[in-house]
Amino acid sequence: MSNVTIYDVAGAAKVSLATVSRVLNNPEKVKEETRLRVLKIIKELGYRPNVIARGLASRKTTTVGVVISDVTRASVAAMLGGISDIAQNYNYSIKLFAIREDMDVTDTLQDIVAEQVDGVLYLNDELSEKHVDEIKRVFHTNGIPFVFANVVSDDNEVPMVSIDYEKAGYEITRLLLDDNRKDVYLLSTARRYSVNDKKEAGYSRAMAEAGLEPMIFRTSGDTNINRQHFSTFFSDKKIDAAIGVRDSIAVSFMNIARDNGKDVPADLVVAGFQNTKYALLSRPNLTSIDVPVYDIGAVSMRLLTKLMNQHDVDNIRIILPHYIVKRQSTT
Amino acid sequence: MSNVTIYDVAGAAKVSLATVSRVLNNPEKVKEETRLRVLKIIKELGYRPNVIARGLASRKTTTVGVVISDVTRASVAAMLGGISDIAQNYNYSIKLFAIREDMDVTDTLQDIVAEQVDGVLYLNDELSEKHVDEIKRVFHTNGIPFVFANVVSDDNEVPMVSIDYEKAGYEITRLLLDDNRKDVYLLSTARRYSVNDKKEAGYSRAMAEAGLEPMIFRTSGDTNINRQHFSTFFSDKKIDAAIGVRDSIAVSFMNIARDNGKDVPADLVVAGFQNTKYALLSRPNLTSIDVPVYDIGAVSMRLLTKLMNQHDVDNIRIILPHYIVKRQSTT
DNA sequence: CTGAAAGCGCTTACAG
DNA sequence: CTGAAAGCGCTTACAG
Repeated sequence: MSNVTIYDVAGAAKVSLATVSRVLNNPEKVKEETRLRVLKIIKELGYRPNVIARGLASRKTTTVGVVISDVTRASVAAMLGGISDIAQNYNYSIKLFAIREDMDVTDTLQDIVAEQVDGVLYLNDELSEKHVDEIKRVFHTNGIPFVFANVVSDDNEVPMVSIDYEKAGYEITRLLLDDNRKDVYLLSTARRYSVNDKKEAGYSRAMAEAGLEPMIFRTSGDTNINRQHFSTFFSDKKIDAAIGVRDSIAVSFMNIARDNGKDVPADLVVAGFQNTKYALLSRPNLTSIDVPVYDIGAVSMRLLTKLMNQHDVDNIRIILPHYIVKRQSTT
Repeated sequence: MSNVTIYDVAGAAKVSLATVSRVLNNPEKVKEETRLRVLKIIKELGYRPNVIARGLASRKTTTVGVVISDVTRASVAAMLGGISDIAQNYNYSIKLFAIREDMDVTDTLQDIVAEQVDGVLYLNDELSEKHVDEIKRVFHTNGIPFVFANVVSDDNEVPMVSIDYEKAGYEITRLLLDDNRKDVYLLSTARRYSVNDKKEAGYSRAMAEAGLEPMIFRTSGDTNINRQHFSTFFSDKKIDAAIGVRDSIAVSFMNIARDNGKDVPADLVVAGFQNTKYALLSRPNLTSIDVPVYDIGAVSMRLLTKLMNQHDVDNIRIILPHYIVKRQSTT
């Protein structure tokens, strides 16, 4: 246990611990001469302030909580990358809170509060408006700012960073309709995610405008299970276009279509969302909506730092641009 | 700020704060009657102990640090999943430390120490034996146990959870050699990872045994850059088999081979490592070494809890089993 | 510009 | 079985 404390530094520098503390936190309040002396001792002794003690005394932990459901989703991992990079710039640490379905929301939120984080980034998109209200309530009463990252809520009081998923859903559908496709399916997830609801809305709007009936097919996100679900398509259904709410769903569907003798893109065009590695590793390469997930993470972390430092923020609802990357799976 | 403290509980229950503390930490030392009374008040008031204050007083934060380089790597994300699940069972929180190349190792380690974590899981595999020594030194002098997860070090004092990558590299190479392939390439990464060094060693051993010259080709991990690197293969080189140290590399290579008129698996067989989604979404499906990354995360977290609680651990070097999943990319 | 002192919200010997 | 008190390592008014 090599624990150099602030007392050791104060002793060696022949100042009080208050002065050592000031050198670290308000250096401008200390005479240059003493400041330099203290700094020298700090270096010599290899002193690092105990983050926990500081947290208790100052009531600031410089730690943000990041709430996620499933780390293994590529979008979540990418957001974490953006969050982590910006957090490092601002000297914030990251505490991870993984939420399982079987956990009580309020309970979990109270746990996060007890952890004394200075702010929260909420990436867990599996939530209803009721949950949103609960999140607002708990964090508000505890004075903890939070930001939704790639989670959409129509509540204008909720700080949020995302893309316009409704628009994206509309645009990708239009792309296929403009190619004279009529039987356009949307392959969505069985679980309701806030972002997928928006994609579905955009898709439905485009279909309605074209006088077509929306056809939403819900499947598990699991690649292995998809096969059985999807195989029914090619016997029973007329289909000439499909949009997967995730690239992995789209690629998986495309593979099965090809196994069933469909030519992509001649017989069937396919598009996805997220523009992940899957889109590039599939054959044919997948047309996809590029969602800047890294940026969503980075921007939401930056927004959170402003909120934590009480800066008056002009816009707490940030919509990042997206675009369609056209590849060989569409014409 | 709705901050219920231990004083509030003590007051309402008409006991001292010491008793409230005991109810939470050593319930058996409190008479049932008072225990129940205190528990009732705790619930009524919605009291949650301030984790930071507890950390300072007890010198235990019930937090583990997880050191990673790149969260977006599928294996890292999967390990995090395993770590997080087990951490939740044992009531540990997770603090994430992302390491960038430009950061000084010793400095970062000191930062982690200052964060007062009770233990560290080290997933960052980009390290030399010199770094390993430094890690040992810093954590030892501070009494912080640590475990390498999916990072290999030959130092027997270092707690580690991994698979036998050398053996896996050997086996997958043998699989291809036994299929009468002669020109077997290993597609590795430009950056040296400890695990990839082992794969290379196993590959080389199998090649040497067969009287063949090892042919290791180093490429960037970046899917986009691979194309240029790989395209030279089909004009200059004799090749009838390739092993990618990651599935994504193998799939990317396979796609380019097919674009160059190669039939997989007739002309060329391809295999990968990790058995990720890529292996299933590629056409043909990729033969791959299944690495139980989730389990590596879970087991390393469990090992760490034992180390943190000074349990005498029989084996600090755990090798998990792997196996080859044969699919259409090999015969 | 600097120091003495109180306090952050807990835990933990020590008495009784 | 329970309480009074010291202490964990800092920060921050308050004086001077």
